[in-house]
Amino acid sequence: MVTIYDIAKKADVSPMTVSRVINNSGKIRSTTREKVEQAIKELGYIPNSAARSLTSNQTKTLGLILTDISNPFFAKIARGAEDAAVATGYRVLMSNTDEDSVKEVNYIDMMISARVDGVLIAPTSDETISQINRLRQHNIPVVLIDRMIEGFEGDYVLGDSYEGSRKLVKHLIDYGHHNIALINGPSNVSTARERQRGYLETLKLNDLAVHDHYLSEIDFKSVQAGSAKDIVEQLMSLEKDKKPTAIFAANNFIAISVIKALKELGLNVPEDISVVCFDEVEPVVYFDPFFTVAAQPATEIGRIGTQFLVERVEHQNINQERKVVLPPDIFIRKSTRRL
Amino acid sequence: MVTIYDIAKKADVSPMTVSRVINNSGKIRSTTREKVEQAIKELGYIPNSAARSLTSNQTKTLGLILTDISNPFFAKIARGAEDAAVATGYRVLMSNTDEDSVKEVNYIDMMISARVDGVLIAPTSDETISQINRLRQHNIPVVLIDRMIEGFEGDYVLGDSYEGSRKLVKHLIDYGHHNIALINGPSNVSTARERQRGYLETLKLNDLAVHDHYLSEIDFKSVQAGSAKDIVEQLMSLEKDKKPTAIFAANNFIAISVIKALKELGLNVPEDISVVCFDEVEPVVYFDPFFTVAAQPATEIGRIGTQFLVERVEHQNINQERKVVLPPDIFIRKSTRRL
DNA sequence: AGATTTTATGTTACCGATAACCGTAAGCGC
DNA sequence: GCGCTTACGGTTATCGGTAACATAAAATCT
Repeated sequence: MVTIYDIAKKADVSPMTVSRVINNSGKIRSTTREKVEQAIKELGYIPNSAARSLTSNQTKTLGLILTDISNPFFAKIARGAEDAAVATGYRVLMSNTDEDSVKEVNYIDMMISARVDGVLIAPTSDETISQINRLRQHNIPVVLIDRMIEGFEGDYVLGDSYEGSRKLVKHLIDYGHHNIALINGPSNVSTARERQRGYLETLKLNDLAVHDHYLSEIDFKSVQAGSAKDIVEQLMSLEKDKKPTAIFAANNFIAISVIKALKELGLNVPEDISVVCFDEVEPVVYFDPFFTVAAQPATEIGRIGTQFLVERVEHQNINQERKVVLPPDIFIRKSTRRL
Repeated sequence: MVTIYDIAKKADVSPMTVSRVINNSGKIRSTTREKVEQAIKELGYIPNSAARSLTSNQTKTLGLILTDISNPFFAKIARGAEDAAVATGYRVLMSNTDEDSVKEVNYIDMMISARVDGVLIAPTSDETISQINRLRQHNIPVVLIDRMIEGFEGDYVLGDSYEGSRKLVKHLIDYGHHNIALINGPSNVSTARERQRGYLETLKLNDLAVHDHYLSEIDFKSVQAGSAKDIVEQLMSLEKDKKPTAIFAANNFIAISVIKALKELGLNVPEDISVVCFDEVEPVVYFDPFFTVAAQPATEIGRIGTQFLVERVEHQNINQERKVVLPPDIFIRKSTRRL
């Protein structure tokens, strides 16, 4: 392993001089600098980050805690985050909690142990606040992405679930739908709460009744499991005038699960029932845009979140909290039809 | 920052004893162990990985170099890799080369600087061999995933591009197609070469002529760019008896780009032309399986690759090279039709 | 009981880089 | 010519762990 000592010996200077050349600090005669740079090139020296971290107390590494990178929405967030990180000289440690708070705790431990300089996290639920506090006890700045936490103080970057939800439901109402069922994510996740709030308020504003049998909750993840099946069956077995003519799925995975369940019941979208959801269904959207969706700017969420995080890392004393809520784009496509 | 010295003072032992308790090494009296564990718990101590790395010369971190995590195929590889990594006590540093060899070099530098214990890489091209050698000069084991490199010695885990290609083309021939165009990835990537080899051999075995105008190359990435447009237009402007009745797109992104281009020409799939490709188009496949594809076991590729890598890192089975080529599943769906 | 081994723990040095401090020679002012 | 500043670069100590060696007390053997 080549170290600054090897370089120092080869260039016939002290290790400190080598360090100064590498970091461009202090005054170095140009002839000395060249000698050192030559030696570095010849020996192919690359600094040892671990050693640097020990003295500098920073790792130039950011932790990225998501629920599942194989969900295209989070993959895009990850991509945006990684791009912004390298652009500012940081590395990214990734992780997948699967919406599981136990896994989340373990990853937080990992991040603390790795001494990451900051953490970008999409929390599994409001309970995550205690883990965030743990990070902060270790002086690790945290920026929330995609999901808010009640009472959290600090920066966050989210999509506007409330507004997106309002527009989606409004669109359905404009299309003549009065019986709209919401299949929501877990209510201990902020995006689910906001989507429900938007749903309820829009119904009220349009003088439509709110029925309990139109409200249900399932997990945000797992397309394959087909977990929406029971709910869909129950909805479709309601009496004729109660039967929903439209379903609002809280995210893309739930929507897919819903369509699958409908198909198994012999029902077609949008002929028999309309479906809307949050988040694009990539990459199909590029050639066959099917779903009427509220598309969130995932890459942006990752990018901006990382920028905020890096700013926090590099200037501990940022006083104002930055709360960015990005509006989703509503795309009206083929999964909804006029009644 | 809580260190072993703080724990040592609190528990009234030496730092070394604390270290031994943490690592479960050496003999410790149970009463001493309890004292130390108590102190660790009370102060919320978590070991500093950087300091550990300095002496142990290992970081418990793996580098994952992919072309683009927002491609679902690579996202799945990443997921499989990360799962296998945590299961064996490693962290994962992720990166996106965008098929760009310059970015790739930078990431290799980053991995060396971070002193990762091993690297899992989907190389951008055969040129990457020099970067792999650089990693090896630094004693960093490398496992290839998804793509092979001519002359590479070591472990790799790939999908069987040749076999998948043969089956895809055979399927088209069985459906009566004789004019099959291949829109391939860059020929300096092994998967592209293997897919072309499978294509050519299958044509020959079935006594079909090979035409140069059916062979073209574009980038594996970028759905949005619509980069296949020119090629598709050229293909569809061939004289009637030369015009292809089927297109073999080398991967899912190219296929999407192809379908988009066809649509813009007013052509429908599969009515006007059949299309097949490599890799699933997720997550649509779960509710509306459209593409006839050769689906590669992406998660498995990531998982097995990581397992091999960890074994190499921990110096087991250093002698034999493991070359795993996983067969793809052929799914015949709606993008192909009998002629 | 004294010698020898074992057990449990402490001491020292070091991993590779760098902050803080120190030293020397050249440059400058009067 | 003397004192002082500036430029350049070396020395030392330290970051938080741990390997290697040292040592004291307890256990075992002769």
